[in-house]
Amino acid sequence: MSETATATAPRLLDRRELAAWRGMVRTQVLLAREFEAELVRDHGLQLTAYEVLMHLVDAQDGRLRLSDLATLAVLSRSGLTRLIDRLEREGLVVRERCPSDARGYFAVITAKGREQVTAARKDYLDNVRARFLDLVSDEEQEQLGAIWTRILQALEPGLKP
Amino acid sequence: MSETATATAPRLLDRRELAAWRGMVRTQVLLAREFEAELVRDHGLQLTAYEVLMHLVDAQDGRLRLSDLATLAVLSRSGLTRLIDRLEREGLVVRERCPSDARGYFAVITAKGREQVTAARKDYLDNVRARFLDLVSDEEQEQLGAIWTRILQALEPGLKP
DNA sequence: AGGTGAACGTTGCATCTGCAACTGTTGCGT
DNA sequence: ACGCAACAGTTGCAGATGCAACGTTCACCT
Repeated sequence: MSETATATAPRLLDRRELAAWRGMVRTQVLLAREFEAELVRDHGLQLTAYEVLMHLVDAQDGRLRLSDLATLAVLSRSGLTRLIDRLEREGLVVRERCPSDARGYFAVITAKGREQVTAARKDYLDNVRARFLDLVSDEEQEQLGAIWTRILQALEPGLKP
Repeated sequence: MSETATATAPRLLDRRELAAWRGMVRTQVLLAREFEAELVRDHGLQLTAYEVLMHLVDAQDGRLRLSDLATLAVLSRSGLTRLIDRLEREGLVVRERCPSDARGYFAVITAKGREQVTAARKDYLDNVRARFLDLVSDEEQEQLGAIWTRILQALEPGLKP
């Protein structure tokens, strides 16, 4: 009963832990807000739409199975369904049946989609550099990468190669 | 035209930058998902509700101006209004007029709110430790804290002391 | 073959969120 | 004092998202 707070208080975080954890949460949320606002303003793309299109341009043949896309974009499958609906309405992607699995569909990026995401990507990456990468030294970047790999490894036991 | 991609391709991120940036985004999103799911399941609190209550218990007299709370929780003011509505309906906070400014309100945490957030905090912090802090050495935590401070400083020029 | 459980994608429903517009209040400049 | 811009909080509205349930198809096992 020598603690300062109530007797049932759980062990809180010390200064170091607090700075590492809360700082990350706040940084990520604020950066995401900022980047999304610019994407919407300059390119008419939500962050999730940008992420999906980005994964598509980077994929083989510009196509990906919907469920893979959901995993990559960290969206529920229903959320992805409706996002693809919107993108298809805007002519940025099309759905194509999967020849080898009648249950499945591919999302395929269109030429218009490629143009739009390429333009958006330039501004987005400029932003990432200006607000994040330029403030972190090469050595720190290496270290960050190692940390994320460690944590993600623990979070996602079985992940594609 | 010796590049592999189209001629208009912007400079993308190299391996190191990619690992540092994408890793952070993915880590944060997956951790938030995980933590929120557990908070909802075990304590009936959304992540934003937890954050608001947490800021309130940590605040002087368990009270904070609504707009300060919105800033702390990184929510729009309308979003916060409705969140406080919900929390008030559940008896976890109450609104009180601000004596010195007739435009303003305080959100004040109730005894019930304190109980609930204290219980939730224990599990939440256990989770943060298990999935994040325990995987990061003390030195790395120090370094992370320094990085976030640097970035947040640039993002939020004028911040309260 | 036949059957059963799992996977894929979609839909109904409820919830959460932000933007823009609005009301009321403050404080500053004249 | 007065007027006017800025601020605090709320509300209408539209959009995005997840969960649970569903129909269809696949894969495996006997």
